[in-house]
Amino acid sequence: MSRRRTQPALTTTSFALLSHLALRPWSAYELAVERVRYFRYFWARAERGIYQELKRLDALGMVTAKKEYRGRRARTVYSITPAGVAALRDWLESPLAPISLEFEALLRVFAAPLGTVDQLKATLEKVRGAVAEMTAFNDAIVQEYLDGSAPFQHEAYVRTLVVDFLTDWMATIERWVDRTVAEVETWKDLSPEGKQERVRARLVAARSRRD
Amino acid sequence: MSRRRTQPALTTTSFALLSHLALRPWSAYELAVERVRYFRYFWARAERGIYQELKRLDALGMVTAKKEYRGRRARTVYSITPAGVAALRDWLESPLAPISLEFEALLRVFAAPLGTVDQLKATLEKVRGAVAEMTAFNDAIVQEYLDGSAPFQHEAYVRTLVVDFLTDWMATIERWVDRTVAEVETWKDLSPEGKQERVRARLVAARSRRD
DNA sequence: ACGCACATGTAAGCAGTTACATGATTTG
DNA sequence: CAAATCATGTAACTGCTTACATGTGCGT
Repeated sequence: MSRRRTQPALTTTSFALLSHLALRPWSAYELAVERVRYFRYFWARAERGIYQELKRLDALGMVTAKKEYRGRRARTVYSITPAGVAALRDWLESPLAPISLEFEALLRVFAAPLGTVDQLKATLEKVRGAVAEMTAFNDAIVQEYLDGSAPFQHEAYVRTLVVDFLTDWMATIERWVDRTVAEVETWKDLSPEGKQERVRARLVAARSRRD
Repeated sequence: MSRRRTQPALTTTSFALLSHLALRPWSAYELAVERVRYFRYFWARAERGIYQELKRLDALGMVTAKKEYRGRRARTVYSITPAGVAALRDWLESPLAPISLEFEALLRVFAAPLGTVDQLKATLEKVRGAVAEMTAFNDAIVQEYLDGSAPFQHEAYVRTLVVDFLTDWMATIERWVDRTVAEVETWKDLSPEGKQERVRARLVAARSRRD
């Protein structure tokens, strides 16, 4: 007799999948690819996990699975059930998960005085590279919507609200890297001497950038 | 005989703790509070987990624990070891974890056409509230640095680089909410009609905001 | 006397990742 | 005929959260 009830509740990841399935049936493979494409920058999950999650949704009656064949290659096509649609609608009213950011480079800036100026610069350059990749990806999406060639173009009126955010978000990181590299370029070492004077200007500038 | 070697490697969370311990000894409680204060917006972890992580760092020889008493109330004070410092320095050169954002509201925007305009507005208002809290917290930190009253003021020259990012990041979310609420206010329902025309303008504006 | 801040821990569980595993079809 | 892409799954593990649990000391 177990003291805990194991409520196999749906997670936000479940709803991410269900919101795709609400538009049309998808194979697990298609979803893995598409989900990576659309959600990688604000709800990233490993491709592999999607197969498990879909089986779980099937077991919970949120989707139905159907094996299809192309030649002798099988694929499992999932469709949303009325229960799945109902769950999705309920989710739209449920409490919102807190915004969560994991940005290891900021942690390294904190610890930077233990290392070298070159290490700090290298960290910043890695961020620059990562953002460049993100931006290239995002720009391609923007272009698709401008061309009218994006999948689900009829959903563009809501989806571009997301693209709008992402464009700004990436630019925010990029600009921070630029400012910070410019500052660190003037440093010969990581001692506080001669560096504390700029603190006030930096904070005031950040504040005024906001207004 | 197990086939896997369980390498109890240090995680980024370990280094977050070690980077505080590199400055001075801390009690577990102090760290729980301080870490929440400083890292909550770019490397959030549950307070409770810090006690476990510190024990693990102790077992790995990265820190030493010492029981102290104030009256009969005990507290465990942790100090970093030379091995801990060495590990921290190595980390500064190791590969950087990818930037990871979890922003459920964007997922709900994707799924918005299944629900109502009011639900979408409510979601955006929740984000606005969350950002207001973040901003208030951040503003207090900024003020401390300006007053010179922040803990570890001598580290301000690096720490304010982080504060600089955070200020911009929060403003980015806020401005997106403002833009998006303004758009959604003009909507009577969630059909695509009459809404697709603004897509191009939105994408072009986002692009030009960046340059 | 009560409530808040100080102070610490454990056990169970879970969401998600990673490594391992297999095979079919298309394209160059 | 090799490589890329299509296509799917499982077992083990792990980092972290949550619920549960237990006190002390101080201020009002």
